[in-house]
Amino acid sequence: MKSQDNNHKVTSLQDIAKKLGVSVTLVSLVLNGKAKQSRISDKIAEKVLLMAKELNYRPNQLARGLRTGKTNTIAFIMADISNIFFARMARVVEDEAEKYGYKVMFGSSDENPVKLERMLNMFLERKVEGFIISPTLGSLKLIRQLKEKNIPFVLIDRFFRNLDTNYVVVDNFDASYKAVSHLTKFGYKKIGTLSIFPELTQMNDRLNGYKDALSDAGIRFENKYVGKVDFENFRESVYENVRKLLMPPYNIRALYFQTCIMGIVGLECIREMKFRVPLDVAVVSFDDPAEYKLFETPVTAIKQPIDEIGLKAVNILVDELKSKSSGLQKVVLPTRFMVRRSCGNLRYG
Amino acid sequence: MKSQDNNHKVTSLQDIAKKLGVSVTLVSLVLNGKAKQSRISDKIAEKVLLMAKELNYRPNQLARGLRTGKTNTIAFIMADISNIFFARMARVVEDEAEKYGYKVMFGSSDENPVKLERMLNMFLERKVEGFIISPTLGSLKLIRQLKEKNIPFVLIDRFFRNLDTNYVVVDNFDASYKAVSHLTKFGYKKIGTLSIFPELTQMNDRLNGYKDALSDAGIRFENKYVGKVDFENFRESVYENVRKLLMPPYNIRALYFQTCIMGIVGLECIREMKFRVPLDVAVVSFDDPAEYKLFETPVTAIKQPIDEIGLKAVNILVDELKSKSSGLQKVVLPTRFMVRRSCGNLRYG
DNA sequence: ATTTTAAACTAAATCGATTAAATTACTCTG
DNA sequence: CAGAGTAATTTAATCGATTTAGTTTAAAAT
Repeated sequence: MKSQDNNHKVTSLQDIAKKLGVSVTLVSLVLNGKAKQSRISDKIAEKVLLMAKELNYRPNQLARGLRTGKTNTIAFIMADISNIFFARMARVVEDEAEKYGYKVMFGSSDENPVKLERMLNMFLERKVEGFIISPTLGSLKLIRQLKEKNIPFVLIDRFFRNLDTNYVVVDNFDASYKAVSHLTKFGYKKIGTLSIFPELTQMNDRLNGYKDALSDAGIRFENKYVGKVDFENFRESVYENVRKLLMPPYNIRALYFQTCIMGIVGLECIREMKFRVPLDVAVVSFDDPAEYKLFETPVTAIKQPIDEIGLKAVNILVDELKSKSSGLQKVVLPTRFMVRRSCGNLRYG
Repeated sequence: MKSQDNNHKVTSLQDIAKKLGVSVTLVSLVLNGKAKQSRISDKIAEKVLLMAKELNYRPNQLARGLRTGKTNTIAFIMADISNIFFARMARVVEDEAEKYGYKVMFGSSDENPVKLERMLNMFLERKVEGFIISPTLGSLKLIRQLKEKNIPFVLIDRFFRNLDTNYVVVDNFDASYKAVSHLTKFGYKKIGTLSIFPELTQMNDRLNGYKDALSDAGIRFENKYVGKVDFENFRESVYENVRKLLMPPYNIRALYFQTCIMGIVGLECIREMKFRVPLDVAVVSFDDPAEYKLFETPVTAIKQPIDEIGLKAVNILVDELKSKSSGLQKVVLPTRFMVRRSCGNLRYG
């Protein structure tokens, strides 16, 4: 005998109503806790509750959402969920949103505005109520439209200077300035850096922090010391740039990685080149993944408050969804500079 | 003037129908590409398409799902999306599912069957069509129920020996056996290991692989050399176990970490204890995170085919959803043993 | 001229909830 | 005892799609 589709039909309000010989309305009211205010007799209310349990009733959220216009769902669109920074944040967002009764749907845009648009639309079709977004390059128009449609959203990690929105970011300029100043205080004069997507606000801020730190240390900025990494061809590009900076004619002996994904690959390259950290190259990096503590020479790094970013983003969004919001919220969180040993052991004033 | 709610009402089929003076049915048929088979005149069909584009029509997927019973959505419940293993797999699953037109919803169970049940129910209320699940300890009953309800699902990472289901796992026994044999071939007689959740099938297999490798090398298994890590108190527990094994009276000089999350913390502990790898301790580990390549002494490790697991899981699930499936599929994928330098440089037979 | 047939389109039911408004059956009040 | 008031419940509309079963009109066949 083959497996007939034991179609264990899912229980609906109707099923309960029929079994008890009452109306669907009554059942709905009871199960939504409105028995008292609708003056439904305790006897019947109890029966309904019992039957619902017995039949293992679970509301169909599609139907409910269609009727009420509320899905209790938000979407989190990030660059790439397999990136540890976002993965960690995804987890925080998931947990925090749950506290307020929201389910989160995730999506990866791959820094591609076309994908981002597809995702936005797909999520809108599914009636999510709000978004947390790390906007890609070239997505200004999309985000502006979202705003015009009055759809609640919070930007994270990046934002647009010329668009008034909620956002939660870190103080990239400040962090970058401190990191590079750390190197200048060690006496390094030639400081190279690896950059990627310099058009993104946060990456631009990081570059400016680098420039200002140099300038304040009386060092002339040299464009050729800025390695521009190609996202499409990531790994090779990092290798190429690190090699170029460390080898003649540049012979750079201090490197600032503007993201950890570049840093991790870059350090691999440094290792392969048989350069020692910090003896042959001093290194600082934006972001502070678990890796950095484990290196032979633990890496001095800028730690972003990932959890706080996630928490804050959810809080702002939920405020707006429950219309407790009092205008747009712009949050700039501080970073922590984790001094380890990758720049040497010198102590400075 | 304050922001009045410019309620940019979303376009529905009705809106299009009214504008054109035709029926909703007709609009629906055209937009679903059934114009030809429903003998709708080209002229009107074209008008509909145009108007839909003009009004930027997007189908309400709640309504569609309610009516058709299809949501084109699957759920992926893992232990923890901030764990790099699952984060990476989440990404693969997201991309692969999209190829078949499915959207994925993610959830973290924290190895907690109560949470897992809540999630299952929540996803079922939202009418996901199938699941990919890494089942927690104590979830046999839940999974059995899922099976009885004829809801399509694929287990990953772990499965139940006494429950017939789809699954995609790796050959844990074999991988473990090879890793430990690697150590015995280096001449180590006392080999410690860190274990966690030994009741989970895959962890049990790893333990058995360890035992058999010892036995085949003529080494007696000592239960006291198996450190049992406590999940609740993770970090401290790893430290405590590593210390116990490396210090007198055990003085163990070879360690096998049964997961990378233990390995990473364990190596941190080893570093703090000023033990050198592999001079003072040889190390092998299950899992192969990016970290391991970057260590001062790159770690010899068992690399799981994360992408393949994700791909295969999606394929099996989609097969079943499109009812192309021919019975349950049980897939055991091979691992790759990445020999690096954490056991020393000796070359053996 | 009448019946068939085909083409082009529509009415209405349905999915499973929520909710405003209505109904029924009492009990009270003056 | 008519009319008001209230408690307990139901009717029916609605959300936005899909889909079955028609309907209408005109052309083709008899």
